[in-house]
Amino acid sequence: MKIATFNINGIKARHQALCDWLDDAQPDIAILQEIKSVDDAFPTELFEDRGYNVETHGQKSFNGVAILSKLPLEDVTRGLPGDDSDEQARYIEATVVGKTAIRLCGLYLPNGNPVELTDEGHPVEGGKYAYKLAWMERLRVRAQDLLAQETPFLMAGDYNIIPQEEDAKSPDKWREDALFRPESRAAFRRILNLGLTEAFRARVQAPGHYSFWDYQAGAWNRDEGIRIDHFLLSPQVADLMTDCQIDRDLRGREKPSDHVPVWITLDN
DNA sequence: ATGGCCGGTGGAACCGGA
Repeated sequence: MKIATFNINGIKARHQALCDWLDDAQPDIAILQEIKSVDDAFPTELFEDRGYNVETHGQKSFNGVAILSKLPLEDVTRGLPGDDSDEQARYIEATVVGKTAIRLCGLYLPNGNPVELTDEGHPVEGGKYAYKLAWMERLRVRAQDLLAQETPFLMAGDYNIIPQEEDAKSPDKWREDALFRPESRAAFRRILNLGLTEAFRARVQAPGHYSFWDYQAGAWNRDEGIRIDHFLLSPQVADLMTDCQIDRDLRGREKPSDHVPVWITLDN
């Protein structure tokens, strides 16, 4: 079973590139971020024609997540628990049944910039950085609950987190950025430390593997990348993993997203 | 060395991204 995560940066601008990649890479499941579309405007038929079931959680203009799956998607839920006032469409869950039933959690974690801190160094309440950190704590609680239920699960998506120096070409440029600040990385580690496996880093220790290159400043040509798209696996799912790779080449094609797909294979 | 973009909205600039 091949499962991919891909921040497509807008379905209207990317549906052709997305279909080309699906036809080529043939994932069984594609977990998408930044569809930037309401549910009704999502081109579901394009994917149904290719044998996928489609579940979306969209909103106008920004954010939006979706899951495409060649196997049925069961018990779909939308939104990250823990804050009923949060209206941003960044989270979706569904269960897919192979040899093991796996809960798929698709997420688009807030960027968090600009970083605003009080004189004491605390994130300014109501600011984007505080929203990011609070969202990460809600994600940690969700992971904790799924572990307590002993539900096999994976959390895949655009985490907007550079976990380690090895995950950026120029880490010094990111020191003060919400993607790499100590508070952000600590919040990510608190989730990992529940006992989850970060799929790519578990298989590849070398630096220099990225999943995002900015459109600006010739970042792709200079390989000024960062690795911010991740799979976190519960113990049962980690035991099933047979591969994890990044489809780097997509960034060099026509009309690319600024992210590329990351995928795992499971013996499931 | 420096600076360079893109998508969505809505019909021109602006917001948001990372």
